Amino acid sequence: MTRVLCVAEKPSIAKAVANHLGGQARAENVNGIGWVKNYKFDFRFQQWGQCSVTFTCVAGHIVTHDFHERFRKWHSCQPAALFEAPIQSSIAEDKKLVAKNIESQARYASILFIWTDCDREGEHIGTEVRDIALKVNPNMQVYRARFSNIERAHVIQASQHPIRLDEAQANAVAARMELDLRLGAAFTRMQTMALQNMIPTQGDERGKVISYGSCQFPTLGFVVDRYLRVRNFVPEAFWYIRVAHTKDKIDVKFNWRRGHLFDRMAVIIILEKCFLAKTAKVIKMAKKPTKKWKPLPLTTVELQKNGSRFLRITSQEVMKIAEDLYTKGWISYPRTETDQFDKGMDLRALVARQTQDNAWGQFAQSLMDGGFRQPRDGRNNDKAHPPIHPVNYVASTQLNQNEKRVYEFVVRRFLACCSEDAVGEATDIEIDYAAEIFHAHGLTVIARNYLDVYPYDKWVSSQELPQYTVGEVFEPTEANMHDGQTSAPNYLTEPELIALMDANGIGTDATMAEHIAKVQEREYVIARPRAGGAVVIADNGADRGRGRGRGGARGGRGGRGGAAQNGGGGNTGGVQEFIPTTLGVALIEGYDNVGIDTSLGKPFLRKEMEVQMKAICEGRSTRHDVVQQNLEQYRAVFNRTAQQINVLKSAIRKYVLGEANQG
DNA sequence: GCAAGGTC
Repeated sequence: MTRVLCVAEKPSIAKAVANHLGGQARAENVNGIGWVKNYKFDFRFQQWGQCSVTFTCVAGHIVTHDFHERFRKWHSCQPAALFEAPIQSSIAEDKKLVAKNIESQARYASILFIWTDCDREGEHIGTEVRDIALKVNPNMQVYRARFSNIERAHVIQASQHPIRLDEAQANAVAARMELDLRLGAAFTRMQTMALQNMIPTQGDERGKVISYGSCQFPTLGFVVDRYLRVRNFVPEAFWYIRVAHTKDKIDVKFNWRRGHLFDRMAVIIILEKCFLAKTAKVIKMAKKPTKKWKPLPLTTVELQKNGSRFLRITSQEVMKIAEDLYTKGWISYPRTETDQFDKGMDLRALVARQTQDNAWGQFAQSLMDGGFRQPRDGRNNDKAHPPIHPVNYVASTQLNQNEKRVYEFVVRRFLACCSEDAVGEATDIEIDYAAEIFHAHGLTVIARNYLDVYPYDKWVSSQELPQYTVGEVFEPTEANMHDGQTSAPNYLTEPELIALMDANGIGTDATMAEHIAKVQEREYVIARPRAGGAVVIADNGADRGRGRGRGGARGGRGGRGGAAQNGGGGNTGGVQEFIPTTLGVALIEGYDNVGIDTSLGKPFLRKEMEVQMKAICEGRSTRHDVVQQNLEQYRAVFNRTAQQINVLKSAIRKYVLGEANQG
């Protein structure tokens, strides 16, 4: 009988697919690795006939890359040599047994059928598996499965229609790997060696690494950018008119269509005009049905943002918890970009499992009793995983505090998706008062629907508005000028940072949290609870001993930074915000000042690399060309920086050593 | 002592 070796990217896929194809497949243990099983069963493939199948897995990438021995020590060469130093690949230390399992299974099989995820990284992992297998058994035929979820029918369809590995996608990943390694190592060594001794250390602590990474720096850049906008903010005074009218004992406030003006005199003149007109006329009175849309199916990025925002759990922690919940079988795979549920999925069955819960069971039951609606479709589909959803019910007593909250969020989000939009009625009134338009807006919530199970969204009725008729003329009870001033933005929060990274293609859903942790570990950024209400501007983030001794680390110009008046205030309790350290600001400003069109702190370069990877995938470019072209571009930045290292050093002096305004 | 990407 023909022997087929199937290899998935992770244990969960191997198990699920093996059970679909082989019924209750026999699971053999693999020596030394508890989490890898070799599933053995017989299966009839259309294309190969009756086969004896072994279904196993790896765990992500198996091969690791590093410079040749000769270049590995920091002082073994000039950092610039890393742009072309030979790179060696080898089986990662912690993957030796996984590779060995592939080798021993490959010896006996004539067909290798690869079941890694259908994304770029998965394609590359597939080539790693192939190379290992072909080394021990060069005669194997190699195929790959095209699948986008692990539903039974879909998986069986994929098993009968094998395709080939996509070399182009694997090459795109190989290009990224090489560039990240060369650039990361070259800039990290160069920066660290040039600047490390300028950074004061605590006691006899060893100097820290000042790393560069194609994701770390743009992440830091976002934090610095916001920080500088807050610091350099100058409040501007503005004036506006507010009109009020009491009708049916209801005090209606009308807002000025112009919002506000920065010219006080102009506002006074307009107000005078209003006084002269005496009366206002209703020009619009409209009541119309309105909706608040239920949320989209949950992606990783959304989970991380909401974790920070509503659960006050950092993105890294949320991912750790979600992975635990996944491993234990309570929720689906937590790393996904997909916000569309496959039409064939039995969502009702998943809802039914939640009916037993004390808190949301009743709501789930109402969905079962006819309230169920198909979720909305978002715009993303990674073709590898469904949106995050609860798979099985688990009682809260089985979970620890944070697990409970994350599970609850996933469940409530899912139930909300399967529910109905909230329905309300909006009232809009517009009046003409001396040719100026003022308006009042009201909302009445009629049916809360999904909101009942999803307390993270807020939508509440406003004060009820009285009935007006178009053409009605009245004398306002009040028309006054008010003043205010523009307020500074707040420092960046984690959900905002994740949104920026997502929008700019910095990192992947699985790694964004790591980059955020990394820039903190490097002491480029610190996280701290937001001060309640007003924005604190005068305080500098880097107050952990660094350079404090030399008169504080004030950067910018004299701005006393009077805290913004009436700043958004509101819901700030317990929010973490990110502030760059003096070192973080110095690095970004230093590279900005090196004066090359492409600063390392901007997201532009990484975005460009993403575009080029797509070009490789689509055959418009090659791995070789992309690598060479990028190396050339970065080498220019590198040389310029090395030449002008004093620019970087003076930024460090200015911020870290607190020598601002002293030269 | 360097990166980012998989996943356990």
